[in-house]
Amino acid sequence: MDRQEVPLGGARVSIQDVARHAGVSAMTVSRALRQPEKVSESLRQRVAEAVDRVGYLPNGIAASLSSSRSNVVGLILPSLRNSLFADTIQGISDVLHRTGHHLMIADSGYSLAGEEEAIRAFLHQRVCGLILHNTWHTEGARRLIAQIRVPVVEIGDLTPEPIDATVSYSNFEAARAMTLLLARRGYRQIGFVTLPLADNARSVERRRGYLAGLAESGLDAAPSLILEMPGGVGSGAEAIGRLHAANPDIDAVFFAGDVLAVGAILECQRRNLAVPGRIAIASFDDVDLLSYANPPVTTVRIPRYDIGQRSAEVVLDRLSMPAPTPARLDLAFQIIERGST
Amino acid sequence: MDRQEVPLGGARVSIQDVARHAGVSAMTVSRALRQPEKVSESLRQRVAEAVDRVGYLPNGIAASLSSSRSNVVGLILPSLRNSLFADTIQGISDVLHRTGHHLMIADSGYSLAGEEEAIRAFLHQRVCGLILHNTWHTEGARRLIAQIRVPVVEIGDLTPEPIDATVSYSNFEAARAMTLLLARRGYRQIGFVTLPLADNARSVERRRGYLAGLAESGLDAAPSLILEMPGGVGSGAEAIGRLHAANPDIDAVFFAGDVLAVGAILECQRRNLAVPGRIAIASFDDVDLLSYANPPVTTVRIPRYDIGQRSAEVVLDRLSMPAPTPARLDLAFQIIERGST
DNA sequence: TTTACGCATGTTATCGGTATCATCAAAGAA
DNA sequence: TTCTTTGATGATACCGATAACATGCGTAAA
Repeated sequence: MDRQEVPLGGARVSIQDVARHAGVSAMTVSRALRQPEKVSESLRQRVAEAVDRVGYLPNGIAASLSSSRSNVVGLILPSLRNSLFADTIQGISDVLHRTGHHLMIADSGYSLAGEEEAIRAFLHQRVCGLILHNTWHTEGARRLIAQIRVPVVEIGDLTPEPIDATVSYSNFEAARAMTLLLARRGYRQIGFVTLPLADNARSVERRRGYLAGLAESGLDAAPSLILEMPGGVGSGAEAIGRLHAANPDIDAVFFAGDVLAVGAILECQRRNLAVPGRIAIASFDDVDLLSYANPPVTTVRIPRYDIGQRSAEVVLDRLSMPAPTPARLDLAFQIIERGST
Repeated sequence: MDRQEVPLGGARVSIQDVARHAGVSAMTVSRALRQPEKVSESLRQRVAEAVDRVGYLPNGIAASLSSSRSNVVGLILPSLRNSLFADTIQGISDVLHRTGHHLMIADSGYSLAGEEEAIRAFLHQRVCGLILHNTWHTEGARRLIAQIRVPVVEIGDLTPEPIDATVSYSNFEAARAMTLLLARRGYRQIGFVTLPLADNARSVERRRGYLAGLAESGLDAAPSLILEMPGGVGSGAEAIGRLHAANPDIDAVFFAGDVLAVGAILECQRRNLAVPGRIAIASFDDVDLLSYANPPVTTVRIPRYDIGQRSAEVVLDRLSMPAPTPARLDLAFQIIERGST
């Protein structure tokens, strides 16, 4: 759809107009606004008056072009719909706005190709930094990033070899720890429900962690214990049904994502399966709902807000002093034991 | 914190470089990329080759400045943390990216002053359109918007007099309809739990709708039946306790937002209050969780994704043909009756 | 054959700021 | 008093693209 767009509306007031009104040069206006200490008190005032008399709004686009400096950070998530990302977005936004930066958001639609497209679009807009949720990328995406030297922080998993930096937790360790916990508690048939694995390092790492935990505990990883499901409350409910049918003696299920576990708890209530008496339930991601469920659900708590904050900080830091060495910042997960196990 | 930022990294390749490599003028490169049909087949190819030989990424900032045209839309929400907005964001994003536009997001922190600040920041960045969740604004915000003539769509409530356009549903009518439904079902003491009212037109409209519904049903609006609570599952649980204590005969509660109702359901289970036998529960916002609760919860379904899509479309439409008349697009809500009433 | 017109391409100015260097006055040093 | 230094301000070029107009060529119309 080709749209004939109209030019940007108002803001017809340029720095020149302010300069004229204040009887100074444009350069002085620019200084008065950005480096007030370099301008005499009297001029600073004259400029300030002129600015709001004419209603001047600096043009950030022109400033960016002229200074080859942008103040927009791009964030790419698998999806915007998933509420899990909300905390992270807020963390990023809080840090960025504090320093006058802006946040652009795009989603990859859970596909690597989508991510590459989004990266290209952001680089086209000359973002000054990128925060990527993915840790897997297409060759093209890597090429693009290598070409434009801009800080990049990957936040979906504490990847061993980040492009530039990573701020996250280890999905592998988290899943492993939870599995070990279940095994230690005596559960012997521990089911595992994963979100889609395709193009998703996080899901794959969590499954790896689950398998490692089982192996270390001397337990069997029967294929029938593992289920791949889409996200959502409904999936959790369905998963319980399927796992139970395929493994009559199953005594625990570890839901590796989303609100699956909530659906599972509700389904167990419906089926009159005592939790944890008949079957234990554990979750990933501490949706606050989990602590209010009956029983409250044991889960991995992920420092989502912190990840947002710290990743934005890392971007800003790298803007001021480009670091040659990849950085890995491990914001540890935490296991919250509650009644469901 | 004053940071000494470094200039934008790579992209050292300008349109001039491409032009040189292709042996044409910069203008021809520009045309070949934006209006291929105006350039001869042979040159188009030469340019295309040069582009990827030198790894050219057009500079959108320069393009914007030069053409006085931006392709970034700004979205301001009360909070980014609230998962309710996720669907709307996705709707907006889907439409914008389809046409090569970008999305910038900021939050007002539930304050009108915060909104004004965010608006100013966006106008500074020369967004080509604004989508505001609020329908109340500071004087300053209105002045800013009036000055920069840019499409503005308000989406939080179907406000009677939008600044420019509104795409939403009527919070008043929705709350009224739900209240009437409860009254028709025979409930006589209908409690109402609202989110904070300060600076929040939506909350105020919903309460107004509730009161209107009660009045039309000939019911009493005892102050003890109305509770103002922060959002969150815990609040819903607490609200049940307090309403029940203050009104022993209360037979229904209408939760006007968020996941409050889920908390309420869980609390009723805990207290052994039969739903809806002893007390009916109704909600606003169709979190998918509500349909999986025991019992599933009656609620107002809001077309959140549609609101996102349509509002973005309205922005784009107004960019191509500035409409002088305010537009109101009513995307109707829907009442979903389930077991909880 | 001549005039005109259309199409493909190039030239120049411009968008609205900022970097850089030049300028100049006042203050301090010799 | 004269030279140097320092701080405040201005002039100019430039960031990287696009708008608007100019050019030159080929073909159709007169």
